[in-house]
Amino acid sequence: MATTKSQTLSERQIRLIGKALADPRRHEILKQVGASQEGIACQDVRECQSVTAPTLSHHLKELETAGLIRIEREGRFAHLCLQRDVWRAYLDYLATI
Amino acid sequence: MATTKSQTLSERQIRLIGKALADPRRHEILKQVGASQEGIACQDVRECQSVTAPTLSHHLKELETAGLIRIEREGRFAHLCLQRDVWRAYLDYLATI
DNA sequence: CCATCAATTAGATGGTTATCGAAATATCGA
DNA sequence: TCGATATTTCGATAACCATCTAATTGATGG
Repeated sequence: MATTKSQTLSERQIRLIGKALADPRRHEILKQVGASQEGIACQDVRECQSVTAPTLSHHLKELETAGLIRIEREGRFAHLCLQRDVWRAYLDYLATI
Repeated sequence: MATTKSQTLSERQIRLIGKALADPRRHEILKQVGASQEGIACQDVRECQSVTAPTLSHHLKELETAGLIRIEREGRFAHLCLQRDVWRAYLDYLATI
């Protein structure tokens, strides 16, 4: 099946996601990652976002900690995917306001 | 009619909304304001959120600047309403990721 | 091995912001 | 007019955070 199940977010995770989205650069990164179903290479993000590697690494960690992306490390490279179930759950949560 | 039209948010407003939501206290305030269709008195918010008046005033201004709430001042009192069209537009925007 | 390259970690810095107390403003009732 | 009350403004402070450079880790190919 193509769809993933929805899930419930902890208060902590909701807080982390909110903070993660607050930074425009992270928001951009998330959009870029989410634009591809298969995910995207870390390098590709770096090319599009004029930012140093350490800064990018920092932002990716924030997004990962919030549960918004998954980082798969393969050798020297990192591959990023949007965690669509978490994203959907967050949208569902916001919609209840 | 009960519904309000949807609208397009500027990049600036999206950034402001993201920042506004990042603070847990503001998020709570927004939920409380949104819980009532007619809105809520500023005092009522203050009773539920253990926060000083200046801090609350600061947060309300942030939410207002982001366009998420409207503040109607009546004499000594302030009445708050969620701007549901803006909120909906923001959700719509996030959903496009 | 060794050089190279992708990514991370460490440490520093400048800017932002949540918070408070004190003071100001504004409104209402007596 | 006077006192009380609701909210805002001001000024200060401490914590947080995005960003950088330099150094480190870890993997790959020659």
